[in-house]
Amino acid sequence: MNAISETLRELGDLLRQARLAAGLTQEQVADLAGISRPRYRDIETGIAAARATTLMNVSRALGLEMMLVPQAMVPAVRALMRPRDDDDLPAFVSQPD
Amino acid sequence: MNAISETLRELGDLLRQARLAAGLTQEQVADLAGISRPRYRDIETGIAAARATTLMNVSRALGLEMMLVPQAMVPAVRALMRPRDDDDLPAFVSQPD
DNA sequence: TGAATGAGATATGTAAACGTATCATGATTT
DNA sequence: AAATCATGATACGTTTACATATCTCATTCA
Repeated sequence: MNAISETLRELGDLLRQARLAAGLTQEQVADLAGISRPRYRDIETGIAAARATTLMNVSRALGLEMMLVPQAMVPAVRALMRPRDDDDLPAFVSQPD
Repeated sequence: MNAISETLRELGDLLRQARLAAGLTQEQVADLAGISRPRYRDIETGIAAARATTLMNVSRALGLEMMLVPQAMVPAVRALMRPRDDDDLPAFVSQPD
């Protein structure tokens, strides 16, 4: 009964991508974000949902910023982030439940 | 010893703005997001830090989406959201600690 | 006038996000 | 081969985000 929400897994994957792209270890990110390594690991693997404030700190440590954008502009924002059509870069938007 | 982080207050303010703009009551947003009213109230007043997943659900209930964008593109994204220079609309970016 | 509504607030209990400590494993390096 | 180093994983204790229940206080409205 512990489904490990798909959303959390996606978010974790994004963080991992960003971390590797930044050439940082889990421990370094954890330190920068002010949390423990086991904690960061759980977040990155999608096992646990961080607090909003923790996610902000982690994101910032990875060169990302958490933003709340009107749903209608999500496509435009995404387009902004991948100039050359095909992606793989940041920009996280979770799927509805 | 309960400082009520400035970041949380700002986030709460944004949620309140969005809620009022959407013409919803605290209880309606709480229901849509799947949390209790007292809980949503705490989030909106900045007393408590929601979980990342809760923030996603609340945001979605308000017509917003949580996104993680590269820090370098934050200005561009913000510009996208306020076509007419002066703001007051969504787009949340917290201040560093 | 008084009933309903929206919001602030407090109390108690539970689930889960946190910390610290510790061990295992696979890859790299000396 | 031995020693790092990065990561996965588990255990236990603390803090806090959550639910539910209940009370108050304006405001609105029949």
